[in-house]
Amino acid sequence: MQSETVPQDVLFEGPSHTGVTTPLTGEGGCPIREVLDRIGDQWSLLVLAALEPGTLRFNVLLRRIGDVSKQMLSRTLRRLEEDGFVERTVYPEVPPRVEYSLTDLGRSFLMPMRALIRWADTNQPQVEAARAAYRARA
Amino acid sequence: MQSETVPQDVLFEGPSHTGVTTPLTGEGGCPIREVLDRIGDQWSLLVLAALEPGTLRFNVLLRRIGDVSKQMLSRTLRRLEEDGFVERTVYPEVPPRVEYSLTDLGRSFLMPMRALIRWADTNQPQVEAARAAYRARA
DNA sequence: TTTCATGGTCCACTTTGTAGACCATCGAGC
DNA sequence: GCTCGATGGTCTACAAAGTGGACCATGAAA
Repeated sequence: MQSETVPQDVLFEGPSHTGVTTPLTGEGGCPIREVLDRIGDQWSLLVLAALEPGTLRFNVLLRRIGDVSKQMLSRTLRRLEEDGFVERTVYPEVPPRVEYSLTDLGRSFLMPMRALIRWADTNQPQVEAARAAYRARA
Repeated sequence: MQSETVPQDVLFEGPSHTGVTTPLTGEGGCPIREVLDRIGDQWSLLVLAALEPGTLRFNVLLRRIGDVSKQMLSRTLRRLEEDGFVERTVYPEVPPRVEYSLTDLGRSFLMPMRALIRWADTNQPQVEAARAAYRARA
């Protein structure tokens, strides 16, 4: 009765061509895990957002985000580079200059990301309300 | 010159009605921070996805996700409940029964979330390619 | 000559997450 | 009546991840 009203378990489907619905247990190409492995951390989304307007250098990025440690920014950038979201360009000057910018893949990711942010923006009042209600109950 | 080619810094805009573009520095209602505060952890998305098909009990959820600890599942659920994504219903039986299900707000969140997952699903090959290229370079 | 800026890395310390024991309660099986 | 199992958690070591700050090599500016 419940599951009839729900179209399909699209959320857990493996690679679309297989048509196999996999559970969320680690292995098996569950697409949610894929997403999380890439952006399910504190900083990746923020870095991608920061790079949206254009190329930035390491320290600018660092200051722009504000509360990220050098180490984490470094790691996050390296992972984003590895996954093809971000391009890293080193200019062999002194002092060294390293620039980070979004690749096409990275930019294409901004689309669904914006949907998420728009959702947060519009539904923030409801979340606040829910929180207030929760506190009131407790 | 750079910032002229970019339409606007939509990603960082504060609450839409203000029209003020805030940086990503913590305070100030940056919507990305809002998103991250809610789902920018290892488990929230997974729990929401798991609840999509319908109501589930705690232990079922635990087994369904597989590699989450009781404590984290507990915390995650409480936070999702606090934020109004999830509803918690206790049946005072013995042994106790507690059921979790998505609220309307929670369900509405699945929409942008699906966009994200669809992106991951379609672009996974490109990510793989990027990784291979990266490894090859190194 | 000292000073500053760069993009990191490294270290000690703190925070976060995990695995597993534990809890109270009742029904079922022996 | 006695043990056993199942429930939804919490508590407590311990392990993993993240932080802040020191540190590095280099050369240009003061």
